[in-house]
Amino acid sequence: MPRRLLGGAAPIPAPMSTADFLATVPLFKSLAPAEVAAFSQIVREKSYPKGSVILFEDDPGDALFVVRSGRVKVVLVAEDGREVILGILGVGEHFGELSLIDDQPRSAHVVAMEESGLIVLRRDDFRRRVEENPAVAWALLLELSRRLRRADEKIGSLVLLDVPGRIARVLLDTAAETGGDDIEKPLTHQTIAHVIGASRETVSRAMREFVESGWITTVKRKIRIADRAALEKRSQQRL
Amino acid sequence: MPRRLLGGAAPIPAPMSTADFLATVPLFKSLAPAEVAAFSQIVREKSYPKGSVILFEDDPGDALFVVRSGRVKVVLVAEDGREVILGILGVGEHFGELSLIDDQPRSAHVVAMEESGLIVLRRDDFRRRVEENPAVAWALLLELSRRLRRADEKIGSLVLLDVPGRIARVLLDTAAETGGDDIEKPLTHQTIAHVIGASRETVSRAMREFVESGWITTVKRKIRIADRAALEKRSQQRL
DNA sequence: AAACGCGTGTGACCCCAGTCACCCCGCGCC
DNA sequence: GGCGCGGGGTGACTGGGGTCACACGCGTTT
Repeated sequence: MPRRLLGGAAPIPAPMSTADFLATVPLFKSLAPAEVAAFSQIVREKSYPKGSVILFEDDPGDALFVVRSGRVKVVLVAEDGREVILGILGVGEHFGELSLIDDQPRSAHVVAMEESGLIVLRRDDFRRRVEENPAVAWALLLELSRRLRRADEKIGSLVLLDVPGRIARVLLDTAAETGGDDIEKPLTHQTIAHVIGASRETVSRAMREFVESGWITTVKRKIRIADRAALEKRSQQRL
Repeated sequence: MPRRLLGGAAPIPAPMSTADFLATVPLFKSLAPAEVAAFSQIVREKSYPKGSVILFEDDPGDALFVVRSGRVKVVLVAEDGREVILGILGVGEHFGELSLIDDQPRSAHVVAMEESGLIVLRRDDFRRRVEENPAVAWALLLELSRRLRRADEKIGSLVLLDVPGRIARVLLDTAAETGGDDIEKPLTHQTIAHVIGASRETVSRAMREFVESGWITTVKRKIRIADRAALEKRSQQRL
């Protein structure tokens, strides 16, 4: 019997063809099935072990990546090693499109947080796709808009919120992505710290407070939101 | 003889028709002259006095704005009045496109920093324009990409840089926009503070240091970069 | 079991930068 | 003239949160 990697009640999704998978990602879901099929012939698939760097800042970028399995983080790294996590991308999300659009070098590193499978789409194919199919361009515009809003919110919370407030916000956002009150994937204090621009210790202390106040519960590294209203209030304290 | 509003050596641009002006903004410069002309018939023009709010966060957005004269700031405001400036937009730049793309409410306030003239483009016209002309969609993608990169950089500097480092960076960026070593438009300490998420006093102290070190000079509220290399070094101290 | 690695808990210390309180200056206006 | 107002300068105090140093629990590897 195969080992359950993640444990818990999450159903293991049935294996899916590349074409079927691509049809589910927002960027391509407006395409006709035939187009997606043709498309899936062109792409390559690659697997990256946990911790491996998928792309480096300043690299010239000539590919777009779609996460097929696993999870990756987009990070900025300072000379002294400190890092900021700009985003965490899960299954169905994509990265690397900026370089394909504006021909500028990559603006950050992308690192696999777990063993991850990626679908790789080269620049020429991508551009052709966009030119021939305005719906793809529109989907891209939607996605970039979403990210820009998120980025601006993040700037706001960095400036206007204290560390506990920023944590509350990240917890709510992360739970919102998965729909319920649970945060499915493990989220370590260190990771949260990198996301909100704080130290691991400070996150630790704040999280203990949250647990003691009954706002969240943690079982085996899984965080569950227990008092959404309280967290929401905390995350607006100064915003 | 007309009063020189800005003083200094800047030549006053000759008055320009709306169509000619639109043809110079990146968003539309790929359009054929006839298209631009047709376009300029549809738009409205509005003037906003200094300090007036052009649009409010959470408003449903149904228009795109192009700055024809003056300068506006995009701001997030906390309940207690503290504010963060997400961006400052000058002549030829535009805002409000996000809501037109994703139908979400506006994500920030926009306030006129000076008496400003804006060209207003309503949603339907804009959408039609984008659908009929892929070049406009592509120009939009380019613009959003640029902003996303900027936003990510800003997040990085908020987390990784101290206040003087962030100031150095803003000064360099602002000067870069205008090409030379000068920052044309007046930039008050308070404004810089809002841009980098710091207090006016701290900015004041840091700027004095910069002047004393010979890195910048200030004459009558105009800042000039004197030692670009030093500022660059300072702005990377921790990035 | 011992030896790791990794994630976490917690105390001690300290510094950057926010806040408060005042100051000055130059400018436009009643 | 006097006054308000926006911009800037500076000192004193304070505190949030970073850094350092250790300790603990738990699962995996040898």
